[in-house]
Order: sequence, then C-alpha cells, then structure tokens
Amino acid sequence: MPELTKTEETPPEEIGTRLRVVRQIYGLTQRELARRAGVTNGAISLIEQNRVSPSISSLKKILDGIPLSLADFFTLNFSPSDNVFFTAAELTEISFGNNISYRMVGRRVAERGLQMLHETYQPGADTGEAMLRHAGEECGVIVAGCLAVTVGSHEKTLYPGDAYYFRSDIPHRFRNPGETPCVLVSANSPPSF
Amino acid sequence: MPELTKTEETPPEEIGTRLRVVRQIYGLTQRELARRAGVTNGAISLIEQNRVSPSISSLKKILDGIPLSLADFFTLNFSPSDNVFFTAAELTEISFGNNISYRMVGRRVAERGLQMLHETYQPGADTGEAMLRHAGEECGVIVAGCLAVTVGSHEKTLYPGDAYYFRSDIPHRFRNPGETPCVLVSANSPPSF
DNA sequence: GCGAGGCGTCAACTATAATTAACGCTGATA
DNA sequence: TATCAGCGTTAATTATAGTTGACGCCTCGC
Repeated sequence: MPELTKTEETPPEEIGTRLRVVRQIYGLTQRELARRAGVTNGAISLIEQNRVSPSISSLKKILDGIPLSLADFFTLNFSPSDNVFFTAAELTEISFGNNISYRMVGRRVAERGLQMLHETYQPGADTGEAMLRHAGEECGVIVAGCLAVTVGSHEKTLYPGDAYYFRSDIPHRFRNPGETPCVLVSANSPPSF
Repeated sequence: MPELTKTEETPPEEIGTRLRVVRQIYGLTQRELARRAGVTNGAISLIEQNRVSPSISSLKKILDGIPLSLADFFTLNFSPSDNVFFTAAELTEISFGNNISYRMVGRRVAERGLQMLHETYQPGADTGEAMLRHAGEECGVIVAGCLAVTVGSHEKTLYPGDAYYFRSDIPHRFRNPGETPCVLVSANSPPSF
C-alpha cells in the first residue's frame, strides 16, 4: 500500500470522485495521468465527473499509471473500557439453541471490533442446515473434541489444535459429529451479535 | 449446498474468472444472480468468459446481488479450500523470543482484519518490561496453565477459562508465572504483525 | 422415450464508454 | 500587453459493453 494509508476524508461513494481524490493526492494532472496510463485525458475528465462509469479495464489502466492496485483503490476507505480481565465465573454461560453454549469475552459493546467466544458444542449440536451468513470474518481454534465446519461448498472435520478462518458472509455451519463435547475458542470481527 | 462446479485452481487475476469463482462459492447461477442484480444473464456470461470488461456500475450492480462490496471483491482471496481449514500440523510453530511460541491461524494475514494465535508460554516466559503497544484491540482465553496479564497499571493472573479484552494501544505485557506451560488462544483486530 | 424447465453461450442490436479534436480558462514569461 | 503552454471540459465520432432472443445441452418427471 502506498503511503496514503491515512486518507481520513470520507470515502467517496462515487468512483469518479474517488479517482479525483486519489489522483490529486498523488499530485498528477488529468493529462499527465492519461499519458502514463495510455488513455485520453477526456476519459479521465468524464470519469471524474461521474458522467460515465469506467470499465474495469480502463480503470485498471488508469490506476496502473498512478500506480495503485484496484484492491487498494477500493479499500482506501478509512480505518476502522475498562473491563479488561474476566474470570471464568464472570463469563456467564449463555445457551445458543439446544446444545450449543458459549461464554462471551467482555460485555457486548457497540464500539468494539472484535468478539471472542469460548464455545461448547454438545455431541450432535448443529447450527443447522440453514447456513449462517453475516458480515465480517471469523476464525477459531479447536481445544477439545471435534467439529465439522462447512464453509461454502467445502466441509472439514477439525480436531484439537486445528483451526479455521473464513469470511463470514460465505454461508457456513458448525456441527459436532463426535461423541464428546467440542470446545473451541472463536473470534469474530466485527462482532456478529 | 450447491456444488462448486470444478473450478480449476486458476488464480482469479481476470475479473471474469474471479466473478465466476465468487458466484459459485455463493451457490448462485448466472441467471439467479442476474435476476437479483438487475442485469441480464448474458452479460454475466460474457464477463465471466473475460470477453468484455464490465463497467464499474455494472460490476457493482452484480456484486450487490451477491451481496459483496467492490473492495471485498478486489481485495479478498477466494480459494477457500486453501484458506479455510488448518490442521494443527499445518500451523507451523513459530518462536517469539525465548520461551514463547505460537501457531498463527491462516497464512496470509496481511490482507485480513483478524488474526488468531494459538500460543504457548513456557514457565517464566515474559514479553518483557518494555510494554507492548500497537493499534487495535485484542482478547484471549486461557486454555491451560496460567498467565499474568498486565494492562496499563492493572495486572491479573488468569487461569483456564479466564479471558482478557483490551485496546492494544494501552501498554500491555504477558508473563507465565506458573510451573507449567500456559496455553491460550488469542485474537487481534487488526493483525498486529 | 419425450417434453418441460433449467443451465451457459452466442449473434445481432442498442446503450454506453473512450477517443478525437476542439474550446475557454489560468498563470508564467517576455 | 501579447503569447504560450498547460489545465479541465465537451460535442461528435468510434469502440466497447449490455440486452434481446435465440440455441444446444443437461436433468427431472411423466
């Protein structure tokens, strides 16, 4: 990532506006950028006025002239207590459906970007066929027992020490296929509930 | 769950290829996605064959039908089989200083907003008097042994099932004061290294 | 077998983006 | 002052993306 990491200003919703901001950050004129990118200055002008929606091939050429990757271009969004310690006793156990329980680390605070659960799946426990989907990312490490994790069209059974990491809006499901309770520690970012 | 139609392991450098992979991960047909997105199935077909380069407006409409942001579309790595599951053996152990080791969940952490470590502190292990400080938040659950955690001016010794949660820019320190190794699962958001 | 409905693809057409070649504006220089 | 060189914008043209309506290929159920 080039050194514009902290563009604090509002992430422009319109692509053209965003391009103009980026171009100016890099101190380029429309013509200079056009020359480097191998497009015409008129095209850049029209894009920056949001009068046309560039094809990704054009946008890529333009960004190559900066240079800036498509991913960085779209990512260039902004950036993203006193109760620190919790004894196991304080972490009240909450039941989630029938056979799944967890202890949430910390109180539910809207401002937080991270949620950690100490979860127990009883044998046969299952989040269900209707797959889970929500924003963010999540990961976990199996501590005891085993857990069958389905993510998208892939499924795998994980054992102690194994782990998973996926984007939470890919449909997913957890199930304990074993004979003993499954214990794991999982994290969500941002908190999913 | 819809079957992933044998997507060859091509790295989705081409936008169309990437779109096809993503669409199939989400279990959508071209026609279903077209209906949701308000475009025609033919357009999606042509894009996925890399025969046209969609305009940003079209691509955005299509991604809205999934739904997925442009930033995520360009940023994220969508080969779940390679990225979601990790056996304990795959999570190579890394030593951190003298007596601290960890296994990192996932390989390419740079692009991610969440980092999970399966850590072991040998007896006496200590992150040191020079306190740690970095952006973000972190939390953890103790799995075995005990760990003395210092956050700001507070210190507490945590035992299995206990946990912590704090803003990482508050100076902090970890130390195993016990006679046996301490095992914990911790998470950082965003990744601290 | 055979039709119905779903899938992805494609040729022809329409809509939109990109280029070309101008325009007016500004600031620097003589 | 006059001129020039560079800036961003734009109307008309060309190139490309998107839609329409068809195709062949499947699978499912009669």
